[in-house]
Amino acid sequence: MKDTTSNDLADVPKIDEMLCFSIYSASHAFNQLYRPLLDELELTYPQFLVMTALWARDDRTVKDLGETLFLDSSTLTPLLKRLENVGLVTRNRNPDDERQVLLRLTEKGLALKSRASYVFDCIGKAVGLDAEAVSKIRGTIASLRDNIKKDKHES
Amino acid sequence: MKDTTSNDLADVPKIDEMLCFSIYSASHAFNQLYRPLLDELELTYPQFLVMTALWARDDRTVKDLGETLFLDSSTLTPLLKRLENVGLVTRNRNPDDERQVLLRLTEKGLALKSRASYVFDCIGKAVGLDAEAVSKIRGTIASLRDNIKKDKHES
DNA sequence: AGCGATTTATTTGTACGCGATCTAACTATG
DNA sequence: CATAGTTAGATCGCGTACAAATAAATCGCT
Repeated sequence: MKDTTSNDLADVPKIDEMLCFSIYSASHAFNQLYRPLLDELELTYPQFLVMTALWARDDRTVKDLGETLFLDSSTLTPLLKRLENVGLVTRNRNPDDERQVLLRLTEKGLALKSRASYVFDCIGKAVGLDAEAVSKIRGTIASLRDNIKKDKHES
Repeated sequence: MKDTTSNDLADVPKIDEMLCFSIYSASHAFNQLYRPLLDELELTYPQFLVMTALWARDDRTVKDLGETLFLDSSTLTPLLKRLENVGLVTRNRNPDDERQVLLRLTEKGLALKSRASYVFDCIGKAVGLDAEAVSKIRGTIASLRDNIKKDKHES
């Protein structure tokens, strides 16, 4: 006799049919693609993203950086301390508001930007898509992300 | 006099123009979307992916599971031990090849599949795209991932 | 059969991510 | 101007990720 309380046949998707898994695995793939390149700069991939954000805009607070990267201070504080320890950034309380910590690139941190160009070139080649295709995919994924985050706020 | 050795003007992209960042941040967004749903099942998001893979195919080795998820045993072993500790899977050496560990779902692990259906439904609604759109994006990201991983092997 | 090379999983160490909690500093309101 | 409430960062704990090193089992080759 068949046990009808068993749920073996419950209908769940296969892992490679899941949108979230494609993103999860692509995220790891990028990490692995970056790693050997970033080893040269003695940076991790998240550290490199932080540096990239700071190259675009310097002299900003941890909160501000966090809003750019969608990361909070419990992730950023230890990471930024590591960047400070290797002399790439400085962290100083804002005299006008002692709650805030202002981040600034050092000379060394700024200088690293030129070596980073090479990394971006390599990644671009590895991805192997033209600018238009990259832009389209990026836009699609960014909207998806923003959609998901909005939903979270609404509920 | 201007210091021409300075590389302030080196040409690097902004963070939100980077394809890798869209994926990085979307990956975190999915994690955050899943978290409250998976709290009910007392699973983390990676644990849920492992369970999903096992619901599709049971009685397989750690290596085999790792190839499905693109994760290696140093990530999976501790995660699987946690699933074993809560009684969702069993881990036993394969008598025919003692190097391998065979993973099997317990009754409890199988039973969880029905409750997972609800999670998939919620995620589907939050993503808010029709099946065709999801399929297209998923395919694009998966090819991108496979492309990157292939490059890595070739170099 | 013997033994070096390979394969599978585990262990170890480092660095994220992030919820939860804490502390110090600022703001608002009476 | 007092103080409750809010805000910005830091800290803690847990669970990934993953490289590197280790251990045990199997394979391949002679």
